[in-house]
Amino acid sequence: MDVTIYDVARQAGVSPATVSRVLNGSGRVAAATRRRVEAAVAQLGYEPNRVARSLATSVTHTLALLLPDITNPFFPALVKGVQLLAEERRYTLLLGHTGADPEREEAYLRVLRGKRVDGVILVGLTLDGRRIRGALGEVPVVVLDRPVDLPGAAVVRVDHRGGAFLAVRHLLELGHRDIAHVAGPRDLAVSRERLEGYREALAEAGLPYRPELVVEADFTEEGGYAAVRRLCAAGPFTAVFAANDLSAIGVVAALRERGLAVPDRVSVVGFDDIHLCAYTVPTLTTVRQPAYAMGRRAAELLIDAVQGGDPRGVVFAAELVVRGSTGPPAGGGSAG
Amino acid sequence: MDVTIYDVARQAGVSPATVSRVLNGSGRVAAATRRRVEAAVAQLGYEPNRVARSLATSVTHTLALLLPDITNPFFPALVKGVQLLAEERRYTLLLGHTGADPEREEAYLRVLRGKRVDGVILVGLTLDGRRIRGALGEVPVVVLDRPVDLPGAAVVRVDHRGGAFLAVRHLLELGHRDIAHVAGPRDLAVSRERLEGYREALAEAGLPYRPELVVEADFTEEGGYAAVRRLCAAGPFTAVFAANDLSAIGVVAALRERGLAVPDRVSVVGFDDIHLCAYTVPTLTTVRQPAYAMGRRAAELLIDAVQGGDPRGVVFAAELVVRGSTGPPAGGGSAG
DNA sequence: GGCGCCTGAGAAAGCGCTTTCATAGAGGGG
DNA sequence: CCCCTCTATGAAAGCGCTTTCTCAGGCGCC
Repeated sequence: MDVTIYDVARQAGVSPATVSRVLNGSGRVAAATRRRVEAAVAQLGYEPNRVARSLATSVTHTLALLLPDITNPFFPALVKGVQLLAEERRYTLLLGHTGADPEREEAYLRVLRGKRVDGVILVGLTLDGRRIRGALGEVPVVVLDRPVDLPGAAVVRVDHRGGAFLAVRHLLELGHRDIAHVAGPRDLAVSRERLEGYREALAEAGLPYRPELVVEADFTEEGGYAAVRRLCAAGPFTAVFAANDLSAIGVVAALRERGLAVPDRVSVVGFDDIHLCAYTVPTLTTVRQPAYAMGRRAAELLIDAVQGGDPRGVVFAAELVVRGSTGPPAGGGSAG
Repeated sequence: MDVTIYDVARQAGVSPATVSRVLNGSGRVAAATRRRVEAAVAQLGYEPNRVARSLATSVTHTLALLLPDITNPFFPALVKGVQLLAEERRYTLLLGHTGADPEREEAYLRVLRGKRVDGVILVGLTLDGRRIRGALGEVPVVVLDRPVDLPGAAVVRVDHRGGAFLAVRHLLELGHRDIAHVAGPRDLAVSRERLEGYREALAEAGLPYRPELVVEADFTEEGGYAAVRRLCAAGPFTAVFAANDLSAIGVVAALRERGLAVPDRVSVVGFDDIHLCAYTVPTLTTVRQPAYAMGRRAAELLIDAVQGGDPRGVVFAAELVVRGSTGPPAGGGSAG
């Protein structure tokens, strides 16, 4: 059916072993022989069967990336980073949606082990380390943004606490004192870390932590939108630090509907720096996570691990990006 | 190293053939034997090596999706659609970035053929049919949004012409007469089709086509932003139909900077209905492409083709979504 | 001129499955 | 009671590569 290494060998008048050597640059082959083989390959349009090669070498040159949901706008840049680095190193990338569902995660990991992928990047996993290893066996793993209890896995993370600290300190420096926080889901480590940064900045400024100004949302616009209602009921505030850009956008929309202009009446800061922050009105002040760079780095670490290295984890700094949604508090009354 | 089918066979006291039959539900196996095998599988934590299976069956249960750039906000929903359907049908998805570069496209296709993927979904390809087939051999293909000269490939497309027609007719119905168009790259079919819809709507309304009101951009915010300058130099207009949402957002930003309020002074319509259209200010009137549904459908057609069917193409209708960026033309002067 | 060594290339096994073919044994019918 | 027909299972080949082992021949050296 397809042309095989035997066809090429026959055409070139050599053995399959020699064709293999030419193809892989392994072993020594006389120049004339090499040319004959290359001619045969070209003439037959031969493309080696990598499944067979993988079976023989037990290397698939395939990496996998598992994430909850690619429509979360933080992920595409990350995926691109992983993908491009993988491609540069001649790896191919499998993509999987887990929907943050532990059963699906586990099922996926089993499939990946079965497919003998060389390594896996895990983002937003909910599974614990024991079950991951149980499903995945020895396959090298890089984990994003989760201090997972996975022996041997390198972790790539962002300093969420530090980023949140920067955001809130920015608001404090503008003169805000009543700063609310629209948090992420309590059970995610990143939510907790950002909340921590918020508290730390308040503490550093000598301000008390006021739990009524912290409401939990779910990282969506709808969540941010809904959070504003609860916040307005809770008490006056002149600024909001939202745990991510999507909810910040929801917050801005809700404030606007209530006649609370941003940033004139209320300042808003987000987190992530998704692409569209620069194009909303007002443009959104936020904390940038270097998603693309993180993706590249994760892929790099993974390939290191695949090739026998023992890579250390990396922590990326988050960076404050000041745009149009923050300003000094209004002289007059505040919201709520 | 890893546990193989031989280990399972030994443990269960049967032959590998029987284990294979149990695993695949092929052939007849006595109930008692089946139970013994299943117990052995569970006890050893056996996960079949799918590379070996693929070599034996020449089926990999892997699909590939090639697209120019996943950070284009239109794509994530599409990817998700493909991915989820693939998963439901027990296929795994390979993702590739082509960057709209024909060389990379061709290289990728070769790799995919080598990896013996069962089928490929091609989005935004620049290669012609002959080279695609040359690189990919007989592998089944579904093409998105491009009437490609690829015999045997099913095509999933959106009625761009019809969608653009709806957008412009909406503007006409509001009373606009001077309607500009920020087009996409001339060499892409979708750009041309949307331009066509624009012209048709004008023609239907008995309005002349005025080339000076059509400027080419590149589907980015920056492109839309820059287009406004050229448009303002070209002549007065009270509405802009942008070829996609990203450029529409750039257009809105540029208009705002020139003091041309949207929609009070100028109305703007986009195309795609990316997620954030509902959260910009003003919210963006646009033409929705059902990206998720298209992804699912493409995957469905591909799997049909893989399993021996001969699927027909599908055309999705585009739908006008009226939001806040369009309104009747201002009584007074227009922009430009 | 003979010997050892090095280079280039082939033979064959093995990677972990599937699947065809063959066969032992269990029933059933005459 | 024998033969035939199924049913359940095993043996072995084959999928298309890689890689080890082996060997033929050419060369340099003494």
